[in-house]
Amino acid sequence: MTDGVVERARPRDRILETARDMFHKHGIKGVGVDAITEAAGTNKMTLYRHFESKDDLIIECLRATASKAGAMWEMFEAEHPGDKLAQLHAWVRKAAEMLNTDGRGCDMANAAAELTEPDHPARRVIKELKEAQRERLVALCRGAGIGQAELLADTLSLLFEGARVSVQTVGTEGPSTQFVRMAEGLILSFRGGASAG
Amino acid sequence: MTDGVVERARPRDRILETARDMFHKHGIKGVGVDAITEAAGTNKMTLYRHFESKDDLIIECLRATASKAGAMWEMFEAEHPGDKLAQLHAWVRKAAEMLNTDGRGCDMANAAAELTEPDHPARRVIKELKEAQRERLVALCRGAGIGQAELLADTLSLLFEGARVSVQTVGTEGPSTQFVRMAEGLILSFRGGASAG
DNA sequence: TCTGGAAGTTACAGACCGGTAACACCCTAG
DNA sequence: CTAGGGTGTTACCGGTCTGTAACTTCCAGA
Repeated sequence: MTDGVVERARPRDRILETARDMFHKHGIKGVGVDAITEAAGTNKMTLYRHFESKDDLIIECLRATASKAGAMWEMFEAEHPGDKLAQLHAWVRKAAEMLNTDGRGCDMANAAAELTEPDHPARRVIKELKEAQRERLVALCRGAGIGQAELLADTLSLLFEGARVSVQTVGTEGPSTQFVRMAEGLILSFRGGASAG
Repeated sequence: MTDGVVERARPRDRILETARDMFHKHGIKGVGVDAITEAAGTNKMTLYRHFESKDDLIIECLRATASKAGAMWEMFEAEHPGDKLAQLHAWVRKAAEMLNTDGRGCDMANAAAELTEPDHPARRVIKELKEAQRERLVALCRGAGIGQAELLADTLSLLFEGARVSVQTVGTEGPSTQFVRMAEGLILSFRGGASAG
């Protein structure tokens, strides 16, 4: 009955959404294509008619995840049109919310941890998507009138990334509890004037 | 001839060291016990005489890694006896060095990304070891006379953790290049007085 | 020299993996 | 009604995985 995936969606979409969910929860190598298709209410042949290989499916899942993240950015803009600083604070709040609601880390970081072959097709995609996300955060910081926009963006990015893996290793009661405090302190400090270093 | 592992070491140690190296490079699920024993110049039966299971081997590898990290801390103390602030700076330098020399992330974080079953025996060990590392960094900050020692320690810890996964996803040219600047700036700021937030 | 334990060897069990072939079905468009 | 594309079903291939059994070899110590 309730698979978590809308039953009337087309097989390809059901497979993509189910795979995304299962990869996220159990890791990429921890999920077989049989398990995905069964959970998606379809079969292996249908999967291979829509995706060249499991690697191809992985890449499409990562793109879909990035696309959803992109939608978040648009939501920030919609909620605070033109106010980049408010959007930056919204980003911090959203990041903190993810830390508390999702015990698993970033899909791309997890995928990079699992897919170790240097020339794995997914690695290229991961790098592209991560770089795009970075540029977006830099643009947000710059738009908010922060002088050392790149440095703040990179610091916030590293803090968030670190908090996600921390949640994955020691849980939500660890260092990640201080994330908002750290991030807001940094933003305030960078707005105030020259940073240290 | 040269296996990277001292040939005259006992089989158990060769297996442990080889497994550590291979898990680190190729991930846990990406390496089979056959490949480990072959690289260690021994065989599967010998592995299973010394380790109950692959999971047991994984746990012993994580403990060994933590033990090596512990030796690093002792080195800081030996090089700067009593001077906790100097040891903290040494920690930053060492962390930066690891970012540049090792493209793979933290073994425990990577293991946590791969071993997703909530009650996997390794998860418990990972949590213990990470908490111990955190306490050590907090003690270092406190010993260095920093007021909000926990907050600084957690911030530095998250930054480093984030930098490691960043190296794994976008490489050494990404946000992690600023790690030393960020860390030193934070230490300076926390030493200066009250932090933001 | 004898002996006992550690280590090596070979073969195998049972399960799972990604991926493919061949064929039956259904539903919609003409 | 019919044709055809998307879908479902079953079976299979070759490979890999963890883990075990049975046996042999080696070597150190008494």
